[in-house]
Amino acid sequence: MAENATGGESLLYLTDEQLRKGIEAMFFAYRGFTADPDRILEGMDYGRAHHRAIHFIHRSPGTTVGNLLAILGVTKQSLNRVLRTLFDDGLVEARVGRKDKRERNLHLTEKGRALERALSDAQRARMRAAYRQAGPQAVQGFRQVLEAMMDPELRRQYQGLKEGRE
Amino acid sequence: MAENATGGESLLYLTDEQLRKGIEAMFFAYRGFTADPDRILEGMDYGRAHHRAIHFIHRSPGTTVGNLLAILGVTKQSLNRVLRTLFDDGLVEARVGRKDKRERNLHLTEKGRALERALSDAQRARMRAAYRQAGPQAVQGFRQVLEAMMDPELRRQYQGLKEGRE
DNA sequence: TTGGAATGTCAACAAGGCTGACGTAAATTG
DNA sequence: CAATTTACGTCAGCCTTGTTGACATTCCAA
Repeated sequence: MAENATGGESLLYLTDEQLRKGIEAMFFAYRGFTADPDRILEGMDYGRAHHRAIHFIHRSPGTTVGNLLAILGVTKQSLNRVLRTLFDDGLVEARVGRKDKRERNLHLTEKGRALERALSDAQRARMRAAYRQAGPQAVQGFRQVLEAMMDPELRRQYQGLKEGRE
Repeated sequence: MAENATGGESLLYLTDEQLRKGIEAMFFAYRGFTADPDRILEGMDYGRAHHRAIHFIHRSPGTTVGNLLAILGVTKQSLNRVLRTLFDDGLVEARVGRKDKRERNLHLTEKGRALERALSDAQRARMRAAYRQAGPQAVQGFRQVLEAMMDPELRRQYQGLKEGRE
């Protein structure tokens, strides 16, 4: 692999070794990424699945079950089990769709918002520390690489949400 | 939050909104990150847990069970279930430790290496495409942010491995 | 009015985590 | 040398969160 001089810009960052480091970085970082919410959830009757549901309902209030299914990429049976406990515990409420009455528009209750806040405060705190430490340039690169790593359909989901409410 | 002029360098990248985007980027990107190996594994009797074991055994040939436990962060019962199937299927072999006979040194067999190659080729291909698309600057930032996001102990694991065999 | 869409639900199952308890061989230490 | 600790394996049982398949309800739309 003698590609050191491919025009001027080094391609050393594309070696298998560098890629392997990137892979392991993703692995270890994701553990950190989920660690704080996991700690909060443990003990309560909830898990990561509940966190995800709560996050995206908070993110797009009034979203439908079908929407959530598309974003989370699980079966409706699986999601339903989670949603049911959230209804029962009064964290989420479902209002019958105004336009299409088959749909349920999902909203967090005050209690749900409280938990959401606790979870996302913890997760953001870690993210903020990492961002601050790495600096704005690095953050931009971080986002670029992650975006390029997504499946095209997921990227659309992400970008659809991305400009949500700035 | 009127912090636009905090000395000159903008802190806009630390807003809750930007952090939320980073969080969702991690979520969606991780799905992409695991998608290709998952596809290969499905159908075989293996899952993501087997992939992780295979990856780190390949990464550090001769590593011990205890080492693997520390890196993967699971219980020995859980790891053992996975290792047992890998032994039985002849993908991994355990040699009694030369120095300390209580330890088992884990190695991939030829068959194990073949699967490892298939899995990591797929994962690296996606990583390579993302890296190439984002460029070396972005990759550097990507790695910086991920590293800052890890738990300190995990970061040590990562860095310990990082310079492994350059 | 009829087909398809959006949703809920029951049942059964699998992967992959977990805890607790126990066993065995080998190293270490008093 | 005896006692303890370490490294590992294993049995049993539990939980979360994913899956498939089947079926019911409600309601929109052609």
